[in-house]
Amino acid sequence: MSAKNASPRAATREAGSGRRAELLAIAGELFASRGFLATTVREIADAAGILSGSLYHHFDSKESMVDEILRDFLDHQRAINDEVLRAHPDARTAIAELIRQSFRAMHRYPHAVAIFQNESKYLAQFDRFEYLSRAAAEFERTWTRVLRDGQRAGAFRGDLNVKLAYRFIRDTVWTSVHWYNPRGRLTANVVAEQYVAIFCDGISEPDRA
Amino acid sequence: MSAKNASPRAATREAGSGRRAELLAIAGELFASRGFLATTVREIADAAGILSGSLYHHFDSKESMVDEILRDFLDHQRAINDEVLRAHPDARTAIAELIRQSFRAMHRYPHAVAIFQNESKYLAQFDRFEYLSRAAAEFERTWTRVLRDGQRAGAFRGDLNVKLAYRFIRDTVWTSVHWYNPRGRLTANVVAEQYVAIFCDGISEPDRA
DNA sequence: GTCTATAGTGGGATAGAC
DNA sequence: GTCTATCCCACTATAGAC
Repeated sequence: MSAKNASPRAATREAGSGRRAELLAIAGELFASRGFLATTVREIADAAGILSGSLYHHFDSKESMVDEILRDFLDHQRAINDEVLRAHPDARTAIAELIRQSFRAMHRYPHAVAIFQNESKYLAQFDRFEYLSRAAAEFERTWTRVLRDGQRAGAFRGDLNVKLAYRFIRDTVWTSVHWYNPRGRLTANVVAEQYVAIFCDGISEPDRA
Repeated sequence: MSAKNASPRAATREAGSGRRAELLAIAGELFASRGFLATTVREIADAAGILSGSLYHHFDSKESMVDEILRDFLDHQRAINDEVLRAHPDARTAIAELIRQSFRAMHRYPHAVAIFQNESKYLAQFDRFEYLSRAAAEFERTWTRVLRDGQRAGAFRGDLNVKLAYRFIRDTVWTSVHWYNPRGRLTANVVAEQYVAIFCDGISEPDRA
């Protein structure tokens, strides 16, 4: 249990440095843009400037690559969510902050978020990816708890179907990874603020009634 | 050009009857639930109770199957959208009706809608599926036109970013195909009404300010 | 319209040299 | 840590009998 025995994987998680992390970044981009099944190990190797066989010095399999990419993202996001709940007892600001942090995640883990969206259903059929369903369920518990708290406190409409509202927000926020460009003119903060505004007050002109 | 020469495909489009349509329904369900690439022609044949070679008596290729499934849905939805615009000059009711009709589409073409969502990006790389991008662009024009009209007429907030609002609505509505169950307790109409309410007036308690 | 049989291709993964 | 060479398998698609 000395420092010497720290696995290469743990080291990668901390610093994101080294060849292993480079290869994961390359693989992640391909998995996200072309899909996990459509991406071949030969393509990953080509993009890295090596031959496909050499990849197996670093990873057991193609599945191991996507596994590590997803775990890194999910570990991070779980921690962030817990922190938001601790720091924001008020439901309305908590929801707004969860949305902002979701866009920050797309900024930091754009490929992992896309892979999580696109491939969870396929991957979840394998035992080693059971944790994907568990993570999704945990996210749902976090968001719906905040929505229900806000409803009790009178911040959100009493006639709201909480589960439906959760799906509504989740689908809108997380799906934007398909078009959201972290390097584009719309910053994560701008999009997040617009989305918070629509969620809370709708698209109608307030003077209307 | 006599009736005798009507292609089997044209006939299928009209009535949805015959062996060809049965096979397409089976393939569509598999493509939607497991993904296009993850579904093998052998699985389709198994589900149909025949051998994989026999499928090629009906279809050129796996791609031809998904092509026909998608075209049927897109042709239908295009016609519906045009009709909504003609029947509803008022922007607010037009948006509400577009949303309702989207849920009806998920009711009628659940598999085609899912395939369109999940596989467009992959399929669009092939020339024969160029029409998928064109259809997506046409949907965008339809929805943003209504949003802009509503903004000019004072129904929607002037500070709304129309393109962002469109993506917001599109992502929310069409992504719900992943969890929406046409035979479940939530009917298309109930979900559509809740969504229209959130879009227009938000989740906040109105008495608040 | 379906079956038998199989061609042809490209995929993930491995063993051992360097 | 990468390369050479290659195995083995599953897949799409085809040809021709029934």
